Amino acid sequence: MKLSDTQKTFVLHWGEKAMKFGFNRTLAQIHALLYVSPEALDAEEIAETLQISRSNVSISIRELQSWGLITAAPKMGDRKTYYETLDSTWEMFRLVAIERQKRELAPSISLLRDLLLAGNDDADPTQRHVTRRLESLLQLFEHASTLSELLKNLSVDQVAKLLESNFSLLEQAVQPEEAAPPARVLHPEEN
Amino acid sequence: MKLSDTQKTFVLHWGEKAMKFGFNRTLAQIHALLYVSPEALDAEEIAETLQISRSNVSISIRELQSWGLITAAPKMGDRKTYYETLDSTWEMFRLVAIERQKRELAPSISLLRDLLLAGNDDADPTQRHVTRRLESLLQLFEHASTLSELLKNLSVDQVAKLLESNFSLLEQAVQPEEAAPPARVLHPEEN
DNA sequence: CATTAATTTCAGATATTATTGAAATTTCAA
DNA sequence: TTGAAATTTCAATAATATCTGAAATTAATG
Repeated sequence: MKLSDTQKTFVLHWGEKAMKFGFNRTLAQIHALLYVSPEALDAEEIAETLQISRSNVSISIRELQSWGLITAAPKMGDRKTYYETLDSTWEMFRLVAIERQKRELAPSISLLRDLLLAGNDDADPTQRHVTRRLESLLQLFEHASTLSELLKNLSVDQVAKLLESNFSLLEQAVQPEEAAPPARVLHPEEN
Repeated sequence: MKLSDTQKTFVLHWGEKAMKFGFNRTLAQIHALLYVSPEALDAEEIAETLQISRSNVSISIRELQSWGLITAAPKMGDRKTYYETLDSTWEMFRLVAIERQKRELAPSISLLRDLLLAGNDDADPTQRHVTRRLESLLQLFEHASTLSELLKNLSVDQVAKLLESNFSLLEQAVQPEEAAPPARVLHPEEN
């Protein structure tokens, strides 16, 4: 596939950006390529376009699928598997957030709980300090986990609505003493 | 500094966890060490405790300071610089979020805007597709940026309030048709 | 079935990133 | 000032993560 300058720049940028957040560069480039491609692509074409090995594509595709970020899109009368991304950026964000909660946050919460259960020597002042700080961290993580849980049950439309309201509700929430503006009317629509 | 098992486990875990989010392992271990240390530590002691070189500590400390995650805590009659972390996990989170917006999100937004300005060839259907998708991504990023801007102006107490409300306001916001529960009373308390 | 296309696996090679040690620089007490 | 302590710099090295090619496996076709 011949990429336009815009496509090329975006694919490279997305690869670099994803790295900063702990993703593999090639993985992200594949995702970006599929995102800016009007058609679903097969593994061979991905490899050629990005100039990477076929095996790298195979591994990366599996990983992307494990995040739910790409899906196989079979074509009639074609043995090859074609892949495409989600269209909705909100859904993409939601998937990553939920998956990170499952893969990273939950294990940390579990570990912190274990550590706090094991170390309850009230006599040792250092231990008391450690306990206090780990409790504080656990609390933050549990809040994040709650947020993720909430996200899990939010439809794309609902997330969109929240985003489009520019979080004015949050602003209200933390500035309760100001004269309350009229309640924003939300238009829930099913998808 | 001799670490307890709890401290040791936490420091190692924090290092691994941070890596998954694009941070350097040692950087995070230093941060974790300071977080569970009852006293501010000097660079030499950090190096010994974590068994890493003095120069590595120096580099990592500078980076941690650039995020605002640790501060120098000078001691009277001592030439060495001692370092300590923030106590508030919320403040830590806020700093990281704001810094990431500045370092990662803003440049991406800028790039996407440039790409969208440059590529406005309505005749080319591929270009139209790319434009549509990049616009959608830009929108998401701009929302995230707005959220970060909001966060910038939120005090630790306000963030705490939001977190402690378990985001019930968000839940209300996206489910307006249910009978509204009585407004949650927030208890702002100093620590 | 046998054949070929498509995909996956994985040990070894490569590239990237992190770390070190030695030297340079800075800081500060005397 | 001076010099010793503390810190930083950076080129060389080590550790880590990523990628590849060849071989194995799986799936589809006639």
